[in-house]
Amino acid sequence: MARRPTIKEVSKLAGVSFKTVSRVLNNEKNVSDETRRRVEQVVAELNFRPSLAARTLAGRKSFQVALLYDNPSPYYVYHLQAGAQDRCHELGYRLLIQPVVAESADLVQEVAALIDETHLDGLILSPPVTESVALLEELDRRGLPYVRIEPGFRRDEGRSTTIDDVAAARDLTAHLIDLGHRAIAFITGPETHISSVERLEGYRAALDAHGIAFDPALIVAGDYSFPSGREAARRLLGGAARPTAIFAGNDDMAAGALAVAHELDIGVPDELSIAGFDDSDLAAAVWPPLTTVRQPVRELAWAAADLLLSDNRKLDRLTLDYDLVIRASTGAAH
Amino acid sequence: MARRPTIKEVSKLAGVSFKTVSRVLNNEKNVSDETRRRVEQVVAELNFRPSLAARTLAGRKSFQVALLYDNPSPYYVYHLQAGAQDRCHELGYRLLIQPVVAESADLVQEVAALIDETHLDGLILSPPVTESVALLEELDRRGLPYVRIEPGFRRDEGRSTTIDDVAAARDLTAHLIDLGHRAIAFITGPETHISSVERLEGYRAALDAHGIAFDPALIVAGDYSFPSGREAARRLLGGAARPTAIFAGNDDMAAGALAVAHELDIGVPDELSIAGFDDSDLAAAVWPPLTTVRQPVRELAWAAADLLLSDNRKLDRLTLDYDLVIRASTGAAH
DNA sequence: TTGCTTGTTGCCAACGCTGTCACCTATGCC
DNA sequence: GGCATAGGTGACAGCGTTGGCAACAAGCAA
Repeated sequence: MARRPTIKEVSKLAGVSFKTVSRVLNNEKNVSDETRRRVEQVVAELNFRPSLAARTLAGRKSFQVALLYDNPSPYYVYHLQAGAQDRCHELGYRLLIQPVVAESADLVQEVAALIDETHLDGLILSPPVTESVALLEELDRRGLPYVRIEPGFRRDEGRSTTIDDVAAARDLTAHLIDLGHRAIAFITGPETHISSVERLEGYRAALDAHGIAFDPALIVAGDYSFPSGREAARRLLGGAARPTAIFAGNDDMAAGALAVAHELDIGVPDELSIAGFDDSDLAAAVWPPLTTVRQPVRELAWAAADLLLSDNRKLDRLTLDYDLVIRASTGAAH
Repeated sequence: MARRPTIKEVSKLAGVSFKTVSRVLNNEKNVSDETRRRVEQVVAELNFRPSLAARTLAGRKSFQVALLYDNPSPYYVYHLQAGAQDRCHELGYRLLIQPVVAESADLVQEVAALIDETHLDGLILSPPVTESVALLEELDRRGLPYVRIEPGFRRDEGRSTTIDDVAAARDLTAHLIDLGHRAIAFITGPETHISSVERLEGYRAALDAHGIAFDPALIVAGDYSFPSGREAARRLLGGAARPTAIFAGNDDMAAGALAVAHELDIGVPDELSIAGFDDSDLAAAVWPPLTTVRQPVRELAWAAADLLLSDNRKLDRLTLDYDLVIRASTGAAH
């Protein structure tokens, strides 16, 4: 089993000191073009890759950042990872993907262990990990840089990437109103998710703007899961005074509502319009496909990694655009 | 910004040499109970975590393994990661999650770079990365241990975890036959995925066992994606001689077929039964919910990590059980 | 010519651990 | 009592890099 080459072997073949090879690898200045060329050639020939462990130990950077998440949605997590990974890779960093339990009492301990073990250079926090005061304080205490994705509080502090959930929910609700709907129900997510609170806020704002009275009876609590959407819809559709449209706080719950409509043989969108939020894989795969809001999850994560790592320190907070995705689950009210 | 404590600080406080602390941390023998206790107490007090970089550099282990994947299904990847992560964490290893491009000419180069940089102790390969001969050869050449999840070839070599796709597809097909179906269509996945080939094989085996002639006209090619399922179903359901059941090679394509049935106003399961494979999140969220086969993705990954890392060297190959999940999308033929 | 600056390179310590070996003590046996 | 044996511990080198600094050459101003 051939041992991996080290920087010293490279330096021997290139006829320079191993420190000079280090300079070339780190793109430092004060290396003559001729020397640089020669070293780079040997590096390519030997297929040499510097040991991250040694660089971490000797230097003050580890070239590693972590993405923390605690989210049950495969769709969301997949795209989060993909976006962050892409940008980290481009910038020469390794991304450590770390599931955690945001509610756990050991959260800070766990993350501290991760940081100490791996000498992390920074972190990307996704909701609901973004909401842990204790964690943020620990990171601040250590002076470790981090970027939050869609943070729910302290939004004007620190670095973050986000979309305007209020405006998005407002736009989607307005779409329903434009279709003639007046009795529009709303299924909320868990209160701990700021996104849920904001989407409800956007919903109310649209009603207000169109002079439609807010009816608390049309608001039902869910928890972003498919079964909770089903239950909420049963409650909404079981009585006599049915809404003509249901806006669910995310796609999973919208799919649950859709299933109930099928069960009760209520035509969608003819008798009932249903809309979701997120534009997850689910949204296009159910029947009829869901009208929803596309959240640029991948882009949010990409931008978060970019804010964390690129030197481009122009701004700290970035708001990305969302898209209304109108599909067949919403139609004119009768 | 407080510096992290090092092993030397621990040893000073515990009144022993730092080598003894190292022994305690690594659970070596030849440490008296009294000494061990004292050291452990100081470790807990200081909240000391040894530097992975230093351990990697000095020792012959890095306590890091990688999970390689190249799969577009968020559901699959999510559970793969979760299972492997759980077992690695339990065994004190860090799991590096690494998306790759299985078809890329640079695959071997990329993985080699990963290995050299991080001093990996082993790898877990998921399909279709399992099928790269060049990669397997490189790993063998380096003598690096690896475990494959659901490998498609060289199945009797090396370590792997798998389920019996043939038997699962046979069982599901038999279920349809038991319901009275005779004209059962099958939508395949891409040929490069061995799972697709095997599922088709199981389908044929069930037909044979029940004396039903195989009809090539009922086999349509898909690629495991939702749109490909939709197209395949359009072809199957557009003509006069409709099948009474469709068995799709995975849930995404089954959802596509279901959408077409809705479009064409074909009742499911009254006029048409539809079955999928995987029991992904999708399966329960569409209407009617899909009859399918539950693949224990999470358990497959957990077991792969276990085979790779635990000393328990009893066996190299492990076959896990699947479950038939009968839901409302299949019913009696008329 | 001299002295100073700037660019290029090399030398060596240090990073925080593990591996190896030597040493010391207690124990058991003849 | 002497000697081997095993358990417990410490000293020290070394892992493969980066950081800091010294050394040297070349160019330029005085």
